[in-house]
Amino acid sequence: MVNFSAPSASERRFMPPAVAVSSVAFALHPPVDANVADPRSGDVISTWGEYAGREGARVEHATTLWLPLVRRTRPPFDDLWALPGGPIPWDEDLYHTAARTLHESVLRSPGYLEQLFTFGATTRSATAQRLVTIAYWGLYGELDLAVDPTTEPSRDVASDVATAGKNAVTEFSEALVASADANIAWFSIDRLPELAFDHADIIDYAVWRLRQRTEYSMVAHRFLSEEFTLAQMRRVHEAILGEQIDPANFRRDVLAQGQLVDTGRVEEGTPHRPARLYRFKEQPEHV
Amino acid sequence: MVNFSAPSASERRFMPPAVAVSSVAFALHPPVDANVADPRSGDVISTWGEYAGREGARVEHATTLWLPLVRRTRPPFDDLWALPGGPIPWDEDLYHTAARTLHESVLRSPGYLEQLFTFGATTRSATAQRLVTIAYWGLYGELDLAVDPTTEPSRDVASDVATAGKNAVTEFSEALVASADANIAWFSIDRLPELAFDHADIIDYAVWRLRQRTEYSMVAHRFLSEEFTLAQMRRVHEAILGEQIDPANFRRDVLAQGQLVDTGRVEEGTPHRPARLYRFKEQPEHV
DNA sequence: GAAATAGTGTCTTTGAGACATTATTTG
DNA sequence: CAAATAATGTCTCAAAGACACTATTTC
Repeated sequence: MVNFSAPSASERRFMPPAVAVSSVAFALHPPVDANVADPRSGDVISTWGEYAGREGARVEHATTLWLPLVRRTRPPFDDLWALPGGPIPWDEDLYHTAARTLHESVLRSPGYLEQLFTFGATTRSATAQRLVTIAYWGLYGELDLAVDPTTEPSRDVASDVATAGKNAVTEFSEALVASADANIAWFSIDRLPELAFDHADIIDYAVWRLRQRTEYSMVAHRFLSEEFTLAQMRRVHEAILGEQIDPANFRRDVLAQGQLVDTGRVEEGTPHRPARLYRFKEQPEHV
Repeated sequence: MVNFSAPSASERRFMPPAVAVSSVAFALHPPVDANVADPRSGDVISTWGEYAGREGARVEHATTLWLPLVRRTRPPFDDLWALPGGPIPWDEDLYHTAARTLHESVLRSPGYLEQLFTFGATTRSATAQRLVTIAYWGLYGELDLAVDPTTEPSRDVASDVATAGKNAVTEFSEALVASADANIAWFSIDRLPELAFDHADIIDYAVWRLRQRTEYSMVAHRFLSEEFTLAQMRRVHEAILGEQIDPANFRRDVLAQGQLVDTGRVEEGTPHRPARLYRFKEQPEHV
């Protein structure tokens, strides 16, 4: 077999670049059993279930977005946080690699995933093999976060991946991190830790793109459950855009799009007039 | 040195994917000395200078866009046309690889170049090594096309590139094609030949993205010379969008953007009232 | 009925498409 | 003056921001 490990300096320049995928996966809040970083100190403090219960935080009033990060356990950037991801197996499509590595870290599959940009500057990591990263951005909706955490990864190629990863890509450990790990935690995008590589730039760009998409398309509903009120949908837009929206105009505009269907049902248990529940029209599959 | 050539089937699955760049480079018309394909038959017939002289074609009345292609001279897809591009040298940024390989094929540098999408489906080329292509799209303006064709490639790494390319990427010959070659020709986007790999899809996506950009930003001026009339600029928009635009409304909208500066001069030699000449305000550099 | 939020209606501003009209040049 | 295109002005319609007002529920 070809030997890729420990290339000498003179060999390195003839090696093709290593290719990996990294994902910025947004959610309105972490899964209940996930580790979270304290929005104030930045330290990983407890699971979201405990934290949210203690602080009285509610999805209803979500005002920021969260994303999962993985702590590196080897150089370079040892001990810093990085985006979930990993190398590309030789027989796996890019989209699928992004989805699979996210699942391996978060133990859940995102409801939406789209290619963001390919980062390949030679200055990204001066210490080792040239690294090209194809970045994806995705969304975890309420239903995605609720998926049973005991679910196994869907593909049966775990050994292939580990082998290819260990041999071909020396800088990436994300795919190799064990499940349900203290080295995986969720952070508010308003309070991110120091990040490995140029992952801070990748996250900035992903946030910008999410805002773009929110303004001229209908992706925001993917944060919500199957059925939702217009007020819930409006709060998602407000969290993404970071500003308040007029409820009446939001209603008029979003209904004029013709993408929402009135289920005929209404929410229950409110201390006031209950709102109608809507659902989204079926969409063609993404590419 | 590590041996990448002629991998066996069992070795291939452990090799990292080959990484290459391909570019879709639009222009209002080919350079005068470039080979062109007949818009009717699709055969390469002559240089643009001869063709345009014979047919009386004029930039003023451009109604379609053109792009350069390279004929492959080896399997797979031997003899089909493909996008200009090549493998990524270990020490070169992605953007620069796209710009350099374009220059090597077209002997000119585009005035604008932007990343499009990364194509990495495993089905793109079933016959050989896994190939990930980072596609760029770019624009050649009038000034870019006029550059002296004797200009040398700007970087002094030709031997590096050839070596890395021959060893690491078995499917790509674009970077190795000699200059001013019968295997390089320009095609109207309305009459493209049969294309290698999935390059037809890449071109479709690039055209779509160019139209998007044209509608909500100001890239179209990059097709023009330093100074230009509003009518010339309008014809560029019409060629890109494929439909006519009201001259009065176009004037109002484009001037309201505040990106154009009246030079105070007017065009000369017209058989009617001469139009004012405008130029573009300085823009921050692209990334 | 008070409180709270859902939901409706309307006034106004803005931007863009359609198109009539005036201006300036050559021959 | 005729022909051709540049440049300006105006009418209309549609989308969106601001905001007043009505409706329905719990307590």
